[in-house]
Amino acid sequence: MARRSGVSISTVSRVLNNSKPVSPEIRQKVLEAIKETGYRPNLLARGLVLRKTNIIGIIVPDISNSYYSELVKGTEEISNMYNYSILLCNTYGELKKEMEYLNLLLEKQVDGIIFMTTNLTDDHINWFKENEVKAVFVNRRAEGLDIPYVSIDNYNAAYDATNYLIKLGHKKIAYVGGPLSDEVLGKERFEGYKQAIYDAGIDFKQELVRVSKIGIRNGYEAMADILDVYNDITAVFAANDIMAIGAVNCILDRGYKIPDDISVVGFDDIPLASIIRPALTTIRQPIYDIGAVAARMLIKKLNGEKLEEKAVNLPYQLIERDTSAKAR
Amino acid sequence: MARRSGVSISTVSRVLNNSKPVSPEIRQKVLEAIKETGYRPNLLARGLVLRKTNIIGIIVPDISNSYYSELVKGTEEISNMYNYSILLCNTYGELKKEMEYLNLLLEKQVDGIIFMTTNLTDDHINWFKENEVKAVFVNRRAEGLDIPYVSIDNYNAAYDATNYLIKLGHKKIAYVGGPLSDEVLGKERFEGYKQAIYDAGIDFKQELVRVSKIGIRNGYEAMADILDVYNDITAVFAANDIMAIGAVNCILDRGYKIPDDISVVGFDDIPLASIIRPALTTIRQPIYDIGAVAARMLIKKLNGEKLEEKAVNLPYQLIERDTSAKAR
DNA sequence: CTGAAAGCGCTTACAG
DNA sequence: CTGAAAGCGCTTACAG
Repeated sequence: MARRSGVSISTVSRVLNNSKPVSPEIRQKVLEAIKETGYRPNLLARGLVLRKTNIIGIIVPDISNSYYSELVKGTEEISNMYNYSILLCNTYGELKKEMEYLNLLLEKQVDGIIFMTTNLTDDHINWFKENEVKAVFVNRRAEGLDIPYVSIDNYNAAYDATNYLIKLGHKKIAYVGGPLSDEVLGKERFEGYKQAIYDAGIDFKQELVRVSKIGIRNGYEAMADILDVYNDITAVFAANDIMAIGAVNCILDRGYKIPDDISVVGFDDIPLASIIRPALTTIRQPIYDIGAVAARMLIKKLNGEKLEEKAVNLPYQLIERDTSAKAR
Repeated sequence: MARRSGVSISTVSRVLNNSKPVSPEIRQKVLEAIKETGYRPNLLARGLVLRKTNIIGIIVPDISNSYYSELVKGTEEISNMYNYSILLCNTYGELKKEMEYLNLLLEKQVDGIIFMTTNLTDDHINWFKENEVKAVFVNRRAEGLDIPYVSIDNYNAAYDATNYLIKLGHKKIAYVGGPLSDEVLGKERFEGYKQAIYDAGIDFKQELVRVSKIGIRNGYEAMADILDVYNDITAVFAANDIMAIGAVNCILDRGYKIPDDISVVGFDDIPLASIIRPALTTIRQPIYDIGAVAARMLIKKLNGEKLEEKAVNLPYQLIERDTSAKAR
């Protein structure tokens, strides 16, 4: 390439990167030679000397889950916009894979990491303490770590969802959700529910609460368990749409009318939520934006820019559809 | 690292890669030093000398579409198993982005590319002719290119779906599908439908056919158009589930019973297909497997192994659910 | 403005 | 079995 145009490789590098002035004639010659030869710079070599790969590693529990794939889409688009590529790591939520990928990403010399896990453990925290990588967390706050995160405020969203039912006049409000061991999907949302109940002066009843692994079937059964004992509830807050759909099916199967007899509010606004009949009232997360903001924050860090905030909570929205109505 | 253990970097390299015998004592010393220092090999540098990055680039139209995310999951898992990482490129189906990404992947020195597009053009073909990359196509045959592809046999699947309806005694079978400009989702499936009709000795009627951009709404309207004129059809083959769902909604809205009055068979078996009521009879694609096989084929090529077949069609399956029944 | 040289962190003949 | 040296394809002081 360089010899082809009769100049040094230094000069070729300079016209390619515009890093230093090059005389117009020579620039011209180089450009022509590049065209003719179909020369492509080797970004690996460049990365080696610059210590910068322009690759961002992204670790997700399950790319086939629409939540994560939408989020990855957001990350990918913003990354691409800023000239970064995405190295995708799918972990199936397994700690072992997560740790392997974290190490691998470092060896691959990625510039930064966007990290998602359903279960943040000390292993993760310690790893990030030992390895100073630029990183951004999604949906998890990392205790004692100087790593920013982006999320929505799950506690307040759950509070608002519950409160919405209360304002509709409901008093017997069941809770169906994911395991409390899950900090975000389980605990935070449950706490929001509980607080709303307390604040409304309603008696909190543990019997109206069912938590289990997330799944349509589990939502169905959790709902069945509750209805077996309390057939006088008038509302359910299901802390994720998957279980909400299970709950809806159960309620319908038992012959209750939705929303006439029982109102249901979900959480997440997955695509299905607006398609099932009756369409689900639920909390919408700005999933794409979460991914996009995470990427933007990481890239700012990579550029050495100061982040104004260590944590970003994006706005959520209550989408009223057909599963909720005033209490009789 | 090397000096830490008092040996040469050559030796360190050799214990790390097991590329040459190293005396047990020295190996031991090196291993210890690695532990102590938390040394991590720089895979970029290794890639530069080996001319091998162990990265596979994957190009998809829309990662947030469950079809592609499921497929990427398959690719990712197999790749990871063989020690490859995935560089994810989302194109929104735009030719410009596709070409940019193809070039970028080459500059990033990926070992191979798994390529998906909804619209394979000469630009793509020419690019692959000019750049000899190891690649595998998904769902598209590349005319005049020595690039293997993996897919299902869309023509035969559509044939079988239509034939299934014929065997149920249906004679007036409408067709609703994607644009014929789409080789796979449009043309191949339509041809399969047509051939089945012919083979059964049924009169093919162009008026029973509606193609349009894929979308629930469009499926609904295509169905409405047909029912406006032919209210005596007893079955519909909708060549993708999205439009099938639209068609189902339309049929129901018009007061027909499914499957009593009209049977519907879809194509793809998207998650929704089994969730809507009545649950959709449809053709299931082994999406995860398509991704997995594509990765496996590419890796074989990367290893210099011969592929037995240039094209792999994975088995599809007709899933009978509640939208199809014998003709009255 | 341009080129020769050093160096990024590895691997691998080559010599011993 | 082990080390010094060359080289992968770049970038960037340094000298001119």
